[in-house]
Amino acid sequence: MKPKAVTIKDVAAAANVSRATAARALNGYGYVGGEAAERVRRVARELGYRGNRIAQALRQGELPLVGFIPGDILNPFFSQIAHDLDMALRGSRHNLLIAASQEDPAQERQVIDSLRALAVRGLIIAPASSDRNPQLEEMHREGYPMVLIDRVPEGLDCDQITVDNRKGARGAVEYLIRQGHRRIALIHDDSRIGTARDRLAGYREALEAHGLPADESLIIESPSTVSHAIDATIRLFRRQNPPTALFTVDSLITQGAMLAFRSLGLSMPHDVSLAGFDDFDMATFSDPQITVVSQPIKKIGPLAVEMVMARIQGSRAPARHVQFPTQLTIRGSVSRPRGS
Amino acid sequence: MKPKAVTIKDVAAAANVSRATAARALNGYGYVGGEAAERVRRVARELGYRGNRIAQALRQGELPLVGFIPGDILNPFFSQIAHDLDMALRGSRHNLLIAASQEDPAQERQVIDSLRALAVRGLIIAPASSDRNPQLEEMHREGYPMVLIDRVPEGLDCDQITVDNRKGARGAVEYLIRQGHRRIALIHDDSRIGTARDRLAGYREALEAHGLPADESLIIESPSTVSHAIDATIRLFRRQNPPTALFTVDSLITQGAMLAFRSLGLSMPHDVSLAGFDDFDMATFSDPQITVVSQPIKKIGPLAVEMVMARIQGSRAPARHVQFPTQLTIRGSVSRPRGS
DNA sequence: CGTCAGTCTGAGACCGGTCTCACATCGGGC
DNA sequence: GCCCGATGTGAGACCGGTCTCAGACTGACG
Repeated sequence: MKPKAVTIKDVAAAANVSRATAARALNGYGYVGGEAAERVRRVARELGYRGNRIAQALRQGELPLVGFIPGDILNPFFSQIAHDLDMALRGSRHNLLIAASQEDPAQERQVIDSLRALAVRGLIIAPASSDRNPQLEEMHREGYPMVLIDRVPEGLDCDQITVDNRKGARGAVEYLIRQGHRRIALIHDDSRIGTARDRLAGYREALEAHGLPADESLIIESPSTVSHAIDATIRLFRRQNPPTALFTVDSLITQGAMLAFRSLGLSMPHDVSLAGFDDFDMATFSDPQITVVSQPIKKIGPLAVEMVMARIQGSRAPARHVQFPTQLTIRGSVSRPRGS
Repeated sequence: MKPKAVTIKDVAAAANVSRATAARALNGYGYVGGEAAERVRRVARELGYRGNRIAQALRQGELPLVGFIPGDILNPFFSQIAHDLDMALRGSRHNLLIAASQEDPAQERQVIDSLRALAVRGLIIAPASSDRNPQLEEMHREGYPMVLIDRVPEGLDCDQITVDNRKGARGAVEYLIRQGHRRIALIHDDSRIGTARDRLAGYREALEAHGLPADESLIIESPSTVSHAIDATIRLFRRQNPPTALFTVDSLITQGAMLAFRSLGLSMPHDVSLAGFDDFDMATFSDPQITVVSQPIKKIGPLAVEMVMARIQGSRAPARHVQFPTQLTIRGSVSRPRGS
């Protein structure tokens, strides 16, 4: 019931010095006699003294904690980032507190409050919504260390790491066009999240740049889950005069499309071509492997830590906006359309 | 630079009461005059008072934090559990601190120390090794709230949640035997981790129970990565007289085997049958889908939280050992061997 | 030998809360 | 009118550290 932790007072008493001296010996600052210091350290070891970061934090202001608020850790994108953050923070002797927003702005608000009450030194957030966010705006105004990743709410000029979604999508769609496709469908989710929006914009740009009519009936909205994507794909390809290629805006939708093609008996890339945004493991396990727009995901975590630590250390530099380019990873799921 | 947080002293002064009264009003304990309480609450709201959990924690002992030490968050098994822990802890108003051990006992030790220094109230650990672990043993002796998941070091009798690896593996191998297979290979990793060991034991048991000779040349050791597993599988099936079926002890190895079969031109289940331990997304995306031994993974997180919270609340009940049964999920990757 | 800088040390304030205790006030019952 | 319990309040201890300050001691230098 009582782990009765060893306090510095115990150590000091056992070593026959004052708390102040014990603290000096243990933390190595100020003047301490060599012999006394030695004695204190030995006693501390014997007693199994293990400092109390809470007390330290109270005095010094904050705990060596950084919070991470992903949409959902289950998403491999975020678990990769969580992993990288964990690793990178260890280098700065900080720990990582993770609390998912479940892509729900209300929950996000609450989670942010609860992390701030813990006096977390900084926050790395993937905002659940791209609407204006007064809470984040105020934190930014206060100079609270925070870094936005993946998505950015409107009107918030703080450190951020994003990816060029528009250009990435445009590149993929142009690639399809260059392969000869003219009827290219798109499945996207209507989330509040800006990334999907930008990817849709890139799609439209590509069509326009090549003088192709944007056939709105080829643009389908579907929740970002595998099963919804299956339904959407099936509806799309059961029509008469179906598209010859499909672009999907995230990996879950891409997976849904793959399954739908299989159940429709359409084989890639012979009957239909597929390109998706976001690389994912399965994309290389399927046959054929899937052509995707990939993000430099492994760079995001380390960079986010670097940014947030700089703020924690007091940097007042203007907000950094890093936008990574994407890369089109060409695999086997795209070919020229039949009969062209 | 200075967020100059509002303290209870500020609130008390502004409301013209003592700190004690302010605290009583804000936390609703003891006697407080209705009018005074009202005033304090209003002032607190106006000033944007936001308690300081660190100070509270110092007085009361601990922060509302629970630590989770997985082998590696990138592993979908652990990210599922992390997600479930996060959700479940929210119900108990606790936050989740995640620090991976990278499956390295030294790192694990260090991570445990650093979490304990943060006065985390309890720990949920997937130990990196099944060797005796003096550190965990001592914590257990002290009555520190902790729950072991997935793996258990020798000689540590504390709350734990595992899966019946032996029986699960045995069931899968017996299923292969019942389908008529006689030459069944196994690929496992030699990790310090007990789970792989138990699965190997289950394999041997199954063979023995059916009077099949254990051909040691069919038991291959390979690090648990996709690429090593590919090599191991290729070596195994390039022999003359190759096995007719393969059992793999974890999902990474299973994936390696799938890829190896593809590159060897062996088609499942016609040329070779495959069963693996652990379900994983790709198992249902491949063609054919893979027969696996699946764990009730979604039950682990919530149960772990229930257990650790019970300890945190002071339960001195004897250690609970929960062992979930596994389930053989039969899909399309197994058939009768050719020519039988 | 006095002085002074350089060492070492302990007392005690402080961080921001919680909580115990003693005191003041009030109304009701006798 | 007095006594008593119930209420409301503030002073101050306390949690476990950190850190400032002043005092004691040392040795070297003039």
